[in-house]
Amino acid sequence: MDDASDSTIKTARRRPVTLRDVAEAAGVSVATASKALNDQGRMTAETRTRVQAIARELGFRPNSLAQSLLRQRSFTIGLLTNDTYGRFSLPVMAGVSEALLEKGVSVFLCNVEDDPRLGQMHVDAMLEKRVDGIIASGKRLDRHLPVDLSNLGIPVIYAFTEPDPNSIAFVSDDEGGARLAVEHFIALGCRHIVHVTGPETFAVVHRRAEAYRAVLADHGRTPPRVMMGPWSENWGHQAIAELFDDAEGETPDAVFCGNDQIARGVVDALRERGLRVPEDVGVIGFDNWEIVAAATRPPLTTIDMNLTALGREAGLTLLSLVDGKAVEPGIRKLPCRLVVRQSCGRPPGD
Amino acid sequence: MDDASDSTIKTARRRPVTLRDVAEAAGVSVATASKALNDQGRMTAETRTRVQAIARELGFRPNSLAQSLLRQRSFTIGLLTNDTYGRFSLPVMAGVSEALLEKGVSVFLCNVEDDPRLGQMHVDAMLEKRVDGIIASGKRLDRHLPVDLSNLGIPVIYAFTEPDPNSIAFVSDDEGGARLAVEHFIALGCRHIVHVTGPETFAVVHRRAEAYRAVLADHGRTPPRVMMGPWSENWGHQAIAELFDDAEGETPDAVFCGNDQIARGVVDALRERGLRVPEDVGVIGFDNWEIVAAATRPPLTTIDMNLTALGREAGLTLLSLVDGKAVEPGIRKLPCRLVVRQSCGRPPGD
DNA sequence: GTTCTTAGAGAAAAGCTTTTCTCAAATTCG
DNA sequence: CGAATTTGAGAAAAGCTTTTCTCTAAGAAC
Repeated sequence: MDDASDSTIKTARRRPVTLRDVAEAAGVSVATASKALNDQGRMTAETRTRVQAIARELGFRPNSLAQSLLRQRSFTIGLLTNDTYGRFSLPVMAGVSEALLEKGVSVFLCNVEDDPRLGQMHVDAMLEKRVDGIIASGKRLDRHLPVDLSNLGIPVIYAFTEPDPNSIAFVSDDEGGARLAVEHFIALGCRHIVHVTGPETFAVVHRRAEAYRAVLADHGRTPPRVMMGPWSENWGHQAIAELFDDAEGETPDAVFCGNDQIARGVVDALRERGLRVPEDVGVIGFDNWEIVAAATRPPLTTIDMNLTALGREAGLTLLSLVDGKAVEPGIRKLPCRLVVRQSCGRPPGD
Repeated sequence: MDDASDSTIKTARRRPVTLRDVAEAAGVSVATASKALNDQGRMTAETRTRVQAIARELGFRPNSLAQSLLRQRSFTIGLLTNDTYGRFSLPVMAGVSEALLEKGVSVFLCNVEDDPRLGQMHVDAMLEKRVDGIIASGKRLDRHLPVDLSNLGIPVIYAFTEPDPNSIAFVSDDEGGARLAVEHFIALGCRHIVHVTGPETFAVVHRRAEAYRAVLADHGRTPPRVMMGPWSENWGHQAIAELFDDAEGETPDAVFCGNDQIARGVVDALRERGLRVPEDVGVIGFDNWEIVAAATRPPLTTIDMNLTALGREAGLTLLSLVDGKAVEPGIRKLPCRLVVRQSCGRPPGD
């Protein structure tokens, strides 16, 4: 270890300016200084402005730790997720952060993968740091995070993950999203709509399929056809092969896909067969994953789950709980939104 | 507002157990209790174990805010990024988090987009929360975050973003990565290697292109050909069209791409032309973005920038600085890694 | 001129933990 | 047995801010 070599960096850690420093510089007590800066208490206008000016000059920043200790409130929350790639939790995080930033609340992001030990460590860390509340998020609506969040003594909100019974949760309205897609096809005059979706082990797969069937039934369309498989592009290719290779009856003129990756596979497979999208077959995806949806040729019309809005709601609701307001428990479904691009024709009158 | 309706949730915020509670329950002073729990000071073994047992029983957790206030250390750091989709910053975050979790340090994740106002707000929030240090990350090696991090009075480390002069930074070794790819092609016996990459406005584009040229020159290969365009699949398609449509001389038997999306476009375009990958043309991508690399048919051989390792190093180095250790300033390039999948044949002797 | 009110500002406590100092009792040593 | 240690444990201060209470001096009212 070379002693005091010139070139090394050893961050000159400035002692932060404290209220006491301000008070001394202004020639008043810390009590007065505090009141001056918080527009509290009684004092001459002159004293108040003088203290404020000096505080600004010195670059005073109240020590949040001391405030938190006193107020029993850290202005900090934890966001727990198991979504490593951030596909779902990053938009949620964006919404949460957006809702909380201006209220002065910061967010600890903790990825627990699917590891209970990791989950416990993160939860312990959060409790030690005295977070005001926790938002639990994830990558699946029907799977629990690998942690027990009941009885933590602080508010918990579930956002896009399987909630505890009797808790407060925000989830996407998958039925509504599916309805949006199928109704869009119907409005466009499509006659034969199939649904290529994910594995049957996913609850949303069934919920969306039910909605799809219901809308078809409502409009007296051809019998529904639901094809389940992996959430992959490859499955999209395969499904198209199945649909068109040994087509005994009518071939579909519309495919509603369970996610954008499947949709992309479907679009590519259709193009490879010389079928035009959207002229011959319309395709709608699910998730509005820009990266996939925009790169597909043509770009995908798809369902957006409004995860950022969901995160925002979750953040605001958590804040209400932290403020001691009572909130009705239950699962709130937030509406999805149809994002129209080019994989599906425009309605006749458009 | 309905008063005390049964069904609403109003989190019963338990008053957390304090050291004082433990001390009272054990019939000792808080000083003794503290020392018992921290294995400090002198006391009967019996007293110590009794206090510890009671603490465990009561579920005592030292209040991190009080500790931080005293130690002048919050055990908290901020991770600043402008990478909304998390493509680059999530792996970095994973590494940082991994390095710091067991040291009891939590991470505030702050996305500042490219908005200086947002950046300032987040930095202010961090300083108020008294973070021990900041890691600045991003989505481009040659762009600054929209915030000024000099003179904050706390250590700052740059990880995968343009650093301030005279600071400490960790970046990927793009030249090395490019060399890895081209040398792999050469080892496979490829004769005509072209480079399809991103826009010339990116510094890494030039760095990788230079390395590509240097390796070719070293091996006395055909003159290099570098094609720059957007970072999109579509550009991959176009580039292949340009290369094969009006091919006057030899057509390439290997394409080294600037990212995985371009590589995917290239692979798809080659397949559409009836060329086999990897038999007729080998393709190597860059980034190892699983989502794209694994979905490509065949799956992409690509360069991984080891961003998680980079994040880990950044986290550990930040911790050193926080601990007051001196660190040599400068930019540290961390090696990339070749991930072999199937878009590029195996070496002859393999 | 005396008493009451109000204004202005400071002292002190609280929030929780850690650490240093102090002190009384017990033990060891000569 | 008296003196010197050692041991066990508590008191208090520090870290920083906010808030309540207290106090003095000035002004108002009679």
